Amino acid sequence: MPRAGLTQARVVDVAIALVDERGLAALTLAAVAQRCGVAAPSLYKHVSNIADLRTLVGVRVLQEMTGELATAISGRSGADAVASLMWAYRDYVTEHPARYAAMPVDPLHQPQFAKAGWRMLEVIQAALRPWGLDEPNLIHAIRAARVIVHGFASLEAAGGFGLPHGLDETFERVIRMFLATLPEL
Amino acid sequence: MPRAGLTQARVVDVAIALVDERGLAALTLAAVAQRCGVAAPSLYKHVSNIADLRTLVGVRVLQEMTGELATAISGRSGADAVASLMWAYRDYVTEHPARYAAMPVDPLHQPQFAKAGWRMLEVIQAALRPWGLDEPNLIHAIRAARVIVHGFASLEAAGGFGLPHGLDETFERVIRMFLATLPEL
DNA sequence: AGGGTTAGCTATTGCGATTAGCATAAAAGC
DNA sequence: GCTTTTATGCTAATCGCAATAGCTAACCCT
Repeated sequence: MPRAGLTQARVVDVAIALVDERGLAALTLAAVAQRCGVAAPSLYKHVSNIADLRTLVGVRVLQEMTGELATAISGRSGADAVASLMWAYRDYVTEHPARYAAMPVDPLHQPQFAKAGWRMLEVIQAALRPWGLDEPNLIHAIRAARVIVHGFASLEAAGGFGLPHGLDETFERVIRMFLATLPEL
Repeated sequence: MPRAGLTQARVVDVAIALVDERGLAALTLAAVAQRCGVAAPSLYKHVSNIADLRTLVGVRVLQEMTGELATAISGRSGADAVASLMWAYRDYVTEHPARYAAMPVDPLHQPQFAKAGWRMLEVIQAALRPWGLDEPNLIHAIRAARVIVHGFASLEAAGGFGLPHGLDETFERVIRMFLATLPEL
C-alpha cells in the first residue's frame, strides 16, 4: 500500500480548493480525505482536528491577502496607495468569494492568527502613514477603512447586493467618501 | 403523558434564547429539544428541518430589527433620521450580538426572507427620501449605508475591533462621513 | 540489513439530523 | 357524553461526520 505523500501544506491546499468550489460549509475532514485519496482518520496525522484545519485555512487566506495588499501599495503613496489597497482587498474577495468567509474577523485576538493579522495591519498603517495622524485619529481611520472594505466585501461575497449593476461605481464612491474624511494632504 | 404545548413560534423563541446564550453554532435541534423538554424528533412536528429553523430564526431577527429601525426614524427626518437609524442598527447588534449572525445578508433573494427584507429596505429608503435622490444615486446611497452599518456591526459583533475603546466616537465619525456624501439639504 | 519513526489503515464510539411507525392527548362532530 | 379524527409526542433505527485506538507497512538513517 503506497503512501499518498500528504503534508500539512498539501492538506490545506486541498481544503482551500474545496472551499473555493463548494463553499466554507463543505469543508469537512471526510471531503478533504476523499480528495486526498485517503481515509478520513489519516488526516489526523497532519492536522489535529477540524477546528485546526479551519484555522490553517484562515491563516493561509489572511497571508495570501496580505501579500496582495502589500503588492497593491508598493510604489504608491497617499490617496493613490489607499485606493489601490482598498481595490486590492475587494478584488481578492471577488476572485475568491468563498475564501473570504474563512478569514477570521478578529485575527489579533487569536494566537494562531495574531502574526498574520499584525502584518496586514502594518500594511494598512503604511498606506495611511503620509497623513501623519496621531494615535486616536489613526485608530479611527483604520477602523473606518476596515468597516468600509469589510462591509463591502462581505456583502458582495455573500451576494448581498442584489443586482451587481454599478457595483464598481459604488465602491469608487465609498473609497472617495473615506478619503474625504482624511485631512487633505 | 401530557403534551408540551409547543408551537412553531415557541420553538423559535427557544432557538433564539439558545443563540443569545451560546452562539449561532450552538443552534442544534438536539439542544432546542432539550430546552423544550421534548425528544428531538418531536420538533419535526413544528419545523421541517434544521435549515428551516435557522430560516425562521433569521426572519424573526430581521423583523425585530426592522421594527427597531422604524421606531428610530419615526418623528425624525433628514440627517437626524439617518443618524438615528444607523445608531438603532448598531444598538440592536450590540444588544444581541449573536442574533446578528443569524440574519441573512441577502434577504431579497431568498423567498422566505424577501418580505421582511423589503420592509427593512423601505425603512431605509424612507430615511433617505428627503434628499430626493434619483434612481442610481439612491442605489449608491443605500449600498453605502449598508456597507457602513453592516461592516461596523459585523466587526463589532464578532469582536473584530480589539479594544472597544472609543468605538462610539468611531461610529459617530463614520455616520458623519456617510452624511457628508449626501448632497446638502 | 536493521531499527526507529511516521503515514496510512480498519474498527469503533459518539453526536446530531432525519425518517418511520406507534400511542395517546386534544379537538371536532354527532 | 361518546366517537372519530387529527395532531403531538414518543421510541427505534439509519446516516454522515468527527474523533480515538491500535495495527501495519513504508520510509529514513546508519
